[in-house]
Amino acid sequence: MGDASEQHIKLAADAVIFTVRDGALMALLIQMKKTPYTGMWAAPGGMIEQNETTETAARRILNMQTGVTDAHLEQLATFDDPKRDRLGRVVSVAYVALVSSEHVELKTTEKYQDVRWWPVRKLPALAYDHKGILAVAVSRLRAKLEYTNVAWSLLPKKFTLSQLQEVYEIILGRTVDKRNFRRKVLDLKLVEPTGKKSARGAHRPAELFKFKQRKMEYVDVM
Amino acid sequence: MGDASEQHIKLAADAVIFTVRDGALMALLIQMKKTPYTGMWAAPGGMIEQNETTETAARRILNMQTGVTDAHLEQLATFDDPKRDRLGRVVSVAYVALVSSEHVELKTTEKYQDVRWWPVRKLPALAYDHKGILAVAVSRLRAKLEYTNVAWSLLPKKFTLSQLQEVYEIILGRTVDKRNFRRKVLDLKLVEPTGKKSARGAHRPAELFKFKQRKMEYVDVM
DNA sequence: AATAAATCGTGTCAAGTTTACACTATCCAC
DNA sequence: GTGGATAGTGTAAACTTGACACGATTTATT
Repeated sequence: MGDASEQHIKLAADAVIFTVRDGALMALLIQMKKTPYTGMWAAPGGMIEQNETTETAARRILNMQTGVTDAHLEQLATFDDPKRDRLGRVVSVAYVALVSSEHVELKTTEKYQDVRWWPVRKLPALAYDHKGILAVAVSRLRAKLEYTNVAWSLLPKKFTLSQLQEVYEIILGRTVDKRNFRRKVLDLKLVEPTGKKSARGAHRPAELFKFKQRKMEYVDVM
Repeated sequence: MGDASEQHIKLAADAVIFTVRDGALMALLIQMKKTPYTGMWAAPGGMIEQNETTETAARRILNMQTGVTDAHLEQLATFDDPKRDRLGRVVSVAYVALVSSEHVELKTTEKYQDVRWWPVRKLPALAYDHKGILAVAVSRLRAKLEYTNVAWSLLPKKFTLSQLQEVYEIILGRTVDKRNFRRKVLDLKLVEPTGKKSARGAHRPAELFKFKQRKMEYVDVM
């Protein structure tokens, strides 16, 4: 691989940032200013800088939009249809980031008209091929929830088992039996009690748990 | 995504081509002529051509090396460490191809010193970051064998259940119970009998089966 | 102080799935 | 027709999954 006719390709990174909030799986989208996409929504992204990897660029974008620095971030896929950007050949390496909806402060910049969480079941019209990218990202997230422990990245450090169950129900799009769910999660030793209680609302307080591992592992959850 | 300081990035595709042969999982590697990698081995790859997608490039490379046109091919991941190629910034989108060892004719070209199947457990020294790419490819293949029907792509159209079992044993690196394996594969309705017999060697001939689907599906095989 | 409203936390049984395990059948070579 | 090689087949025990309901604890209301 070395010779090559001149290529006029630019390399970008896009970040599909997910959270769970208000009972729905949400993706962070920005509303664009630039023509020819003015007013359309898209996953945040940008060209990579000199000597920067796409992963570093994705982290930079994530941090710029949310202030989050330590989220779970993984490469999703690379999208390289020559016509995906009307302005020229831009190849995008897409990443998926999972953040806890607590502690996220959406940051609007000069660059965009608006920044918002959108429920993935009711997305607006998207620029580029981002509809496809989002679709791939959602199905990857669903799959990973079933066979890994990534759910920790969508929750605060301490959480109740009901909150964890809710994350699963929302993303998988089906209800889950409470007793079976708790048995599974506890038997797998994914989580451990912190000894503290939640105490929110006029009802019995729930025990707060934390994940033993805040690093992704392959585990047959569901 | 539109403005951007000048990037000097070239885009390449690499193909990790697997087959099962002589009782081992094998990867097709080429031996390089070009400095500074002369004599080293690598997965075949190349720069993408004008208006070509990386997937098309991967198919072109696969066909060039093996003559195969209809193999299972899927995107693996993108490798973009700025130092992965000593000669400049080359970002590579890696693909995994699975071929049946029958009907493959290795084609050596001017471009390379040699082309060979190498057992993945005894790889030679590899150029670039291809050691890492191969490692990711092998683990992806192992995972996919367990939860999809991709095994068809490693076998000829007609095969015996023992051959299918051998593919699983070789790739997963463990033995599998014959009766349980056959029950699983038949219950899942992955394969159906063709009515023909194999008749090779001094022993009872085996029934030949074919896959119902020669398209990847998610199925809990093992 | 009693009651209502809300969510937490817990066990069992049946059904289904997975694992372990061994012998007869069929073909070819001699 | 005997020996060597691989094909093909069933069952029982262990384990996992799925279905299912009610008392416990807290706060707000009266």
